[in-house]
Amino acid sequence: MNIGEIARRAGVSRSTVSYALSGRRSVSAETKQRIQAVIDEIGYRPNAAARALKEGRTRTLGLVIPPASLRLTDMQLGFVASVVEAAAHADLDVLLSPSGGDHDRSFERLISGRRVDGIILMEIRLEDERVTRLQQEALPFVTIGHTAHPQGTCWVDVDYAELVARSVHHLADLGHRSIALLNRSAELVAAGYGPAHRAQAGFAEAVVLRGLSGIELPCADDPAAGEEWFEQLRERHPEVTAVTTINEAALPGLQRGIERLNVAIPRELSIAGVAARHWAEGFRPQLTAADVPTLEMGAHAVELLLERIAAPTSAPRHLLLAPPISLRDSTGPARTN
Amino acid sequence: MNIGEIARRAGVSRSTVSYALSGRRSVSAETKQRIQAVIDEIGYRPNAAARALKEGRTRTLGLVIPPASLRLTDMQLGFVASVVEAAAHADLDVLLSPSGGDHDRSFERLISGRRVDGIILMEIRLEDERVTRLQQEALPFVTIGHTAHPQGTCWVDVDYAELVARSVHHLADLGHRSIALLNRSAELVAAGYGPAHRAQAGFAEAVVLRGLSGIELPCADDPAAGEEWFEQLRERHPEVTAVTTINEAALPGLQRGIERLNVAIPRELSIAGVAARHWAEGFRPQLTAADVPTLEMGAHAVELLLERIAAPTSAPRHLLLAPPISLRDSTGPARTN
DNA sequence: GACGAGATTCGAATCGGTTCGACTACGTAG
DNA sequence: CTACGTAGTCGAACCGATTCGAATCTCGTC
Repeated sequence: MNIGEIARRAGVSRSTVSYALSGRRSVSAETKQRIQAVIDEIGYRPNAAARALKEGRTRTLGLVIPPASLRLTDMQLGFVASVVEAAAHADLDVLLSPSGGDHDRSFERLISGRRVDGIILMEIRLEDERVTRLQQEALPFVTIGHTAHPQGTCWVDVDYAELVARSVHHLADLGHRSIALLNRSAELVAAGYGPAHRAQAGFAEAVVLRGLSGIELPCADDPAAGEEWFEQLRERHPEVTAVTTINEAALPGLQRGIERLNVAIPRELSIAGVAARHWAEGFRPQLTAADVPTLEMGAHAVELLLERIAAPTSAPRHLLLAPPISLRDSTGPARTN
Repeated sequence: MNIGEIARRAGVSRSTVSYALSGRRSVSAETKQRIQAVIDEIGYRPNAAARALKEGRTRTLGLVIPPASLRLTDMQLGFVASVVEAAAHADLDVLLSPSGGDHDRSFERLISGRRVDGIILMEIRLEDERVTRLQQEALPFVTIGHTAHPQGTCWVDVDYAELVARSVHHLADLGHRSIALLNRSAELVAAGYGPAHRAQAGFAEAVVLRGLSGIELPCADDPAAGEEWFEQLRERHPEVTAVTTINEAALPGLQRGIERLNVAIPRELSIAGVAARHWAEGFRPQLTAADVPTLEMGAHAVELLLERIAAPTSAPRHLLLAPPISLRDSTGPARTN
């Protein structure tokens, strides 16, 4: 079942088999055919480890995901799926590594054991020591999300600041004067999670620019928290006529809260946000939102990584995506008290 | 950065370094310490490909997931996460392979390139050619779910037939005489998807046993379909006083339908089911359901696979899990018209 | 004082591929 | 007719680890 066996059965040397397969040197049509026949018969495929050892590359990408204990969000899942698919399309395999703790054996194995040709990092923090680690190891990598100082790194991200700002402008255009931001959890904000911070910043800036009154309230990433968040909002800030959200996981709870308190959307309250299309369309009424293109992002990340692997010293590229806001049914003119 | 370099700097031979690391032969304390110092200084870790080549094992498991294009359900995601975590715990890496379509280059690479020591297969069909393929390749594997003829294979599964039957009995005990089964999608049933078939079978048997009137209606795996399903149920089968479901993804839609038609749970209608705890507790009122232990299942699958790798010829074991039904707030006595 | 056991170390072979240099045969240009 | 380029093939070296056999040295024992 190894290349020597193929060579023996085809009556040629091992190198000839190798050349017949790779095409790096010419092999006579007759010989090539004989070799192919033997291969088809036995169902031979070159041993990946041996090839990796000699070639110095593994044809494998590493994907660093948040640890399983934390529930992955729908969006994160979308990334994983799209990265795996894009990699498969380029005939590459994907090695998963849960990480997020500090000194991950799995993460270390991946990089210093040379198990992968490059790495895609998810869930980047504003300050992230894994990025530093990868830079010193000189292993090509791309991050989904970016650090506070992303110069010199490759990354793909959603421009949360811009998207939240746009949704604020959209709401302001509709006459809303008092808007609430349903942000991600307080823990994430405290841990320096980029999207939460940038949403905050974009919100604050747009609110000031339009002379609005804006309040920002974090909310844990789950339905129950979303429901509670909404109750508190209605109780403490009855003047708010519009909500903008980046917290997908809280949406079902928000929905429940709305129904329980019998608030009419968008007549009494408008809602805009940033969410995967899947979530936006699942909301009732359908959510006016910037649709996060998770599938494309994974594909872009793989594309950037392949570039980087091919030319490790090239100028690092990045992509900051700001998909347009899809107008659906959850936003309308502000109620005129 | 290879073992030769370590040996040179420590002034010993390469084999001594290897023995110092593996402990398979004794090495003097002094030498061991010197070698360790060099290793710590350079941050050396053995090259995974070289080790795999020589040892004949890769310390990697393959996880075959449904293709990314199909959205993974929350439960499937739970498996992936738990498998990765359990593998990491055993110092193993996990290679992902999307499969299920026909053009599975990725799947073939995995098995005939000897990239993994064993494979975990998700989303098994009653007749599944991948199982056959793995058997002929003599590669250890464990399936999550089982085929129609699971003799001789290792698997972990949820006993849908039993769980659905139990929920029917529970509802019958509460006086319900007319029960509907909210099954998975018609496509899955047609494609020979085990859980859907077994739920059907368990339902039918229990209904007959208790002399009930039971109707089984498939439903696509998404919220919108769940909502529509509920409307049709109320319209066409107003006599139904209880629903049992195995379709997690339809739950949010079911919830919306219930609220829209203003049906009181459990006063007017009882609902029981099989669902991850996360979903059951997210339902309003909280769902009486058998909690599918996704995290444990992944761990069990890895455990079985490791056994199988260690002793490929041992008698294949399997686990059929039937977690107890957690009584929550969605079931109550049948309404007495 | 020789001998066997065990500790410690080294050199060489091996895993299964890829690739370089060399060799043969055959045309073709000069 | 000679020189040379090229297609086709082979043998050997190499990638970076593990592991076997053998060599050396140190003791304790008879």
